[in-house]
Amino acid sequence: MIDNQLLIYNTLTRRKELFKPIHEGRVGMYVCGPTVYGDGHLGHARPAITFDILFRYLTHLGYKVRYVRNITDVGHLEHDADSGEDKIAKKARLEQLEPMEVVQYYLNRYHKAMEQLNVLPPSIEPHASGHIIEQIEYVQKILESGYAYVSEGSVYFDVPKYNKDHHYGKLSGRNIDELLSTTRELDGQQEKHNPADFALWKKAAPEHIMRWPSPWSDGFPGWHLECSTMGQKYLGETFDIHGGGMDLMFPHHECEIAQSVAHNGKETVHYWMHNNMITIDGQKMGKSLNNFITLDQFFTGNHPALEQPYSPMTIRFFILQAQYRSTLDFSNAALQASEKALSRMLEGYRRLQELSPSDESTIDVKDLRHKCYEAMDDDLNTPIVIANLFEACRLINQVKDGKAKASADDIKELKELFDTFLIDILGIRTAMLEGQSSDSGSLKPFEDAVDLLLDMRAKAKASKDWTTSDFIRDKLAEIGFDVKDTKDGFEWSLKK
RNA sequence: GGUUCCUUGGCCGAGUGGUUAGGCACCGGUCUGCAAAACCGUUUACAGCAGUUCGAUUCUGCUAGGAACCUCCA
Repeated sequence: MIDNQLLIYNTLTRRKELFKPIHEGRVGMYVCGPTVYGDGHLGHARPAITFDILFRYLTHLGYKVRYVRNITDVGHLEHDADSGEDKIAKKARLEQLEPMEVVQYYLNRYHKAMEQLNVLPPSIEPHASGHIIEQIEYVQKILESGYAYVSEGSVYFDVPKYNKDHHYGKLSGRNIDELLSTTRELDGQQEKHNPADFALWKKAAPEHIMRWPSPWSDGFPGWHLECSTMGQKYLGETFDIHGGGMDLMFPHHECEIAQSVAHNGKETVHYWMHNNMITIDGQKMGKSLNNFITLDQFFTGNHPALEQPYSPMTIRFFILQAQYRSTLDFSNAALQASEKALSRMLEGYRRLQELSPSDESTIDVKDLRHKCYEAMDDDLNTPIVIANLFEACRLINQVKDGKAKASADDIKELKELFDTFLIDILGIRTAMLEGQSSDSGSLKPFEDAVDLLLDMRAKAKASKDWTTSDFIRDKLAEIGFDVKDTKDGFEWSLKK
């Protein structure tokens, strides 16, 4: 049975609320996914990882979770003007490709990056282009409710009318009245009755490639529509959690609320969650400022701003070292600190596996698990979870150095702690586990050969033959191995 | 201009009305033939001003600086 007291910060109320699912034991969550017309950058990793943590934690707690993350492959207008060309189509023409080919190409790359970051695939990953019929039906129903109008083949949501009956802006804390009254005069000649109105269906210009027939025109759906439509289709008229980046709060999520109220007469989402931005030089990393670094560039180090490559796990750990509602500033120094921190953590985890138990115990490990749960329950405070795991590392090192003693129970408890929180919930993939799953079998003879050389060096050391011992160490270093002497022998690894 | 939010030690980043975040760096130590690595220990803080309070980094107000959104954006 699930008896945790998980607190989630709800943007709607601007406070932490006790999480109670609509249906006992089940959670429906929807997260705004990527628009696949370019490579994912560091900013895209944040919601992916944040909600991956939530997905993993809810699952760990015993909930049956349906996690829907959409793929936007149509409908993002380049300009809200009559050119009406969406981003996918534009990129496709530039590259002389079919739009769907562009979508597939970048989607494959996105999936690969997510896999490298150990982000679990969502339960359902619906494409906007695969739900045109549902979106048309959704628009029809809003038209019937009277909160939309047709204008020259396009359909617009009537924000002023909606705002008379409901509060348009409740999520982002906006009061739209002033905006409406001050700007109304200027736009009499446009298709839209009011500049605040947003498109539900957009008539396609003749040269526009991506288009579908509808009762109003050959065209394409407005970009707020897909999330409302697909969220409802797969999670129901009401569901528990809707997540996304803070920059989507207005207008995107505000429009979703308006659409669902116009469509169903009630709000869909119980908990709105928003991750904060990743910044670079104190500013948001994003497309508009063209200051982003793609995930692949991080993994390869192939970008002028990067002093070195950073592994996917370093990126993941870096993101988890900050709480998801704080901004997180990118810098080489910060990433390098995370890289070292992660390797210290993984070293602790490795040592734990070979710890030998004592009859007595001088350490207290019982609190740690409780503290980790408390931290997760406090709006997913992953930095605190990590701090507690580092405390565990300290204890492990003390035991390894013979400065403390751990009982068999202690070691079991510590192993469960790491397996639960580091591996399952934080989703850190260890080199150990990667080795098991990959081609370590074929490397075994080479590993044995290095061990053999180092055994010879150990013999030379024992007979104080420093020339031979240093020769072996230096040559191995030249070839590309890091050799470390330890208390009871040696360790080696490939140089990075 | 409007809305929302932020300002923590050399850096990144938690948190709290009175008691240790954590990581990186620094310094000291242990280990070592030497080196490297590793480990242990330790130091530096809460933008400024005023108020509430026995007591504020934590609450309130003001000032300064910064960010996001208001147009596509994770």
